[in-house]
Amino acid sequence: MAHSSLDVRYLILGLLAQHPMSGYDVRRFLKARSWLISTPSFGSIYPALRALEQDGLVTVDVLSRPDRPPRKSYSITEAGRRTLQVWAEQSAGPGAPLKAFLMRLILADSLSQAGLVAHLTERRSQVAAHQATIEDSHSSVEGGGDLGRRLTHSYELALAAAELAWLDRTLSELSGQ
Amino acid sequence: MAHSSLDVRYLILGLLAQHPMSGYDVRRFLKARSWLISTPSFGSIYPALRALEQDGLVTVDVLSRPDRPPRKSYSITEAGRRTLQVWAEQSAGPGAPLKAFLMRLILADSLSQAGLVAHLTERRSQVAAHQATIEDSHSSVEGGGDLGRRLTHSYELALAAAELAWLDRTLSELSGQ
DNA sequence: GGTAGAATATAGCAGATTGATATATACACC
DNA sequence: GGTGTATATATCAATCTGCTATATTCTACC
Repeated sequence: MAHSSLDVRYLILGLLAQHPMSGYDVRRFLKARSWLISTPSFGSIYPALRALEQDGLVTVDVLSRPDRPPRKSYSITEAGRRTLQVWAEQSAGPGAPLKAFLMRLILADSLSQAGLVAHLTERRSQVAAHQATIEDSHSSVEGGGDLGRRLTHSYELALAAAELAWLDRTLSELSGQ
Repeated sequence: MAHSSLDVRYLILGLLAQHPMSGYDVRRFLKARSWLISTPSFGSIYPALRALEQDGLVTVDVLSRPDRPPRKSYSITEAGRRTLQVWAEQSAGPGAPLKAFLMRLILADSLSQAGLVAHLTERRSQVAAHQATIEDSHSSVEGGGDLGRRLTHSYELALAAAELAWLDRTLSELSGQ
């Protein structure tokens, strides 16, 4: 089942829920918001937009301009909004990659308060579990492991600690507000 | 030019420089060292091993076992070591993704001290540049931006600060030792 | 003692993604 | 006048992912 393709489709749908925009705009928006993961290329954005249109989740306004490629502005439909809502509130699942979490962060405006809190809480437990796993394997190796292992583990531990701190801070801001 | 395929090839080559291993072992090693990026699948590891063998950079020992799939143990050749060394010392380039940095971290044992320091320093400047970019766009939006933008930016800032601290700490450890 | 499930191992494939390229205009800078 | 960047869409080969198939062994549970 084409899982990641569906992901890109929903991500685009979420952006269109805020403003109508072109494929080029979609790419620019995503580029400005995702540094840790790579921005989807045009080769995946344009086909995704066509698929969304065929499924009736978005509509196109073609602005013809003489002697230039026509500008296509995509807007979300009511059906699109319903589909997005169902997807966005769903859990990303226990082994979800960083990408899945970042997508939901980008689409925060399309989420209910409760849904956003749920996603942050889920990520928190994933990061904490990963932290525990590394600490275990680190102590079992006991200074021995190769340099590559030691460096990657200390790098991941440093980032995990920072992410946990951010998640806790953000969660308390959301609930205290 | 198939850039990422070459990346996977070099990554595997670097692992084989430490111990001979099977495709299954390669996958297990990578899974234990890369959480932030997704582990290459068997569908890319096995073809990469075949390509490395055809190029004479690795050799195979086939351990036939009656009534079981033969176990293939791959070892790096002298030509493989030379090729790896040239690649590993090269800069990843200014716009290199996280994956490129993590690969070099995993392969730290195949690097010279100077090469490792150079990679860490390069990454440091990339993260610092990204941090500056976010801070600029954040102040230009001034409280206005949507929730998704604010959350992704504060998330990325928190991780960037932690990564810079880790890079500085690690660089001073490497030079002070 | 059985059996369900995870780990070990390799391999193929449909569908999706990347990175590059092609096309075409506008605008700024030297 | 040339060079580079931004706007804007689209296609394509090479590649990668996630899934599935195949087969054995080891572990855990009842």
